Amino acid sequence: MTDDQHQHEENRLIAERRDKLRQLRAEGQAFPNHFRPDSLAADLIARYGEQDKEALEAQGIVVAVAGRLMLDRKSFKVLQDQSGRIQIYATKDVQQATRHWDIGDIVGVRGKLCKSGKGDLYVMMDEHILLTKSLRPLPEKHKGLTDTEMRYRQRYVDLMTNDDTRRTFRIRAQVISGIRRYLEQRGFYEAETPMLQVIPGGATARPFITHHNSLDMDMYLRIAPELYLKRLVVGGFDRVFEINRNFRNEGLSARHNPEFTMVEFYQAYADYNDLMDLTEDMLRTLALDVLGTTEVPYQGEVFDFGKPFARLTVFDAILHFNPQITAEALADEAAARAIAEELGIALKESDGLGKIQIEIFEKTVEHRLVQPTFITQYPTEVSPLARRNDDNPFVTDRFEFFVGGREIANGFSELNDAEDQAERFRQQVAEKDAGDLEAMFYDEDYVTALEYGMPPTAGEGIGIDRLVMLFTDTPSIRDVILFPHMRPQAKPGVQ
RNA sequence: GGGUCGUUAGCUCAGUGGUAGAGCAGUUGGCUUUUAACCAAUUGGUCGAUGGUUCGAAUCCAUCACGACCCA
Repeated sequence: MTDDQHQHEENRLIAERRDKLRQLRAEGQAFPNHFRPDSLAADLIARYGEQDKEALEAQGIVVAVAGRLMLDRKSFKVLQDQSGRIQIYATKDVQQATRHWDIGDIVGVRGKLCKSGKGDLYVMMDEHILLTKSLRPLPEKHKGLTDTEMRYRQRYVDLMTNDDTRRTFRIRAQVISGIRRYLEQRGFYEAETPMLQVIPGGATARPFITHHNSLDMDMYLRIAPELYLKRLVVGGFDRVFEINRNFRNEGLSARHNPEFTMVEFYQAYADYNDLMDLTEDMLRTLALDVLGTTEVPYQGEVFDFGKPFARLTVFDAILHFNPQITAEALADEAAARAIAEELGIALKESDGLGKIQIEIFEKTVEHRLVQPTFITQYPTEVSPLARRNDDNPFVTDRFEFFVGGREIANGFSELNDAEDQAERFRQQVAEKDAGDLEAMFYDEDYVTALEYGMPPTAGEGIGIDRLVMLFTDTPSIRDVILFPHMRPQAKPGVQ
């Protein structure tokens, strides 16, 4: 589009700013990049905010700050940098010299630190420079940008306007670095395994399909790194982890984004009990490090990460929350099927007792697991990569971790019996052939790897997005993903 | 996929059948140590889109798009 067309279509607020930019271009470099701030707003306020006015001003401290102009009271203006906000003061002459500044512009100022009559710190503008002209007006100054759709689609505007949004993503960064630090301190190495896979494995989910041109073959975006990380354990990395994205071709909702972040970690010579202990300690440590407390407020409740987490089996959990169900009925396939159907659960003919129990569990128990809880002993039928329990081969040595009614983590003692694994893959393929789009593929090379021998190992995945939702008290996964996927916006007049 | 609600100025929102409004932002002027600064004047609209009902539609009806919440 030409400038003329732009001018024609843009609103007058943008046109006014564009005129000012045109003037700046005419006067010289409109986008200077030689100004170097030496201070951050929050640091200055922390360091000098409490000092006595006369004492502070007597010291003659000169600082340089840079950031976005957020408020303009003519004499007093407010500048926002990565750390926070600080006031800058313009004398009449400086006001005149900065008349071309608009709210939203990126500016740099240098001057003496002073304190106003009301006790607020400010920089007395001595030098000042407009670094970047903002062509678009900022949202309303009190309420900011509240339209959820706009906040997700134009996250940059959300970030510059809303403190809560900046806080959420700071916490997200702290959670990820906290997990990385925790694992590294315990001898785990970080690995990067393929995002593009020929056989998408490690989870039951529908994958995204893409295409490799020079190989002329379809490939899949990974649904989990699991099978590759365990190949690394076979190779001798006894403790290994990966923090990265997984892709699952499911719907968009407040709980699901097609790409989401998981940490998966594997520890040789450990079992699922060891990982439950590790998980409990890791989450407690994270809560303390990031939030400064083990009592995490969430949507009107408080989750207590300080107390030992409850642990109970799938079977016992179903009985506990469904007093009308007897142990005998739950252990009998025909009786359990009748219970499930009464609950309105749609079962397939091929579903066995294990699958039926899990459906009952998901329908009647999951959402009630509010305080931190480990659920253990998942049926082998729904756990194709987990080690069977020594006493009861119907179930596996697996756990899931719940808080706030949501699954946060999934871990188990790994199946390292290559022959059992081959049989489980064959079962998955049979289910896929029967029409289950989420069933697993047979991964021959993974079986080969197991045939070389994998040490007894336990592994776990933790959903970072859901964890960050907890820690930031946000109800939608879209609040913790910087750029959540949205349907493309309709073009006006097009149907 | 189903239900409910929403979409009006750059932003935040009123307006429920009869001349499209307010606050903030913007513009002009005043004030000049303010704190959602203040005072005066003032600009700004394809009322999500397309049809329909009506003398007349932002408002009623239908369809569609996007979003939020709930359910599956």
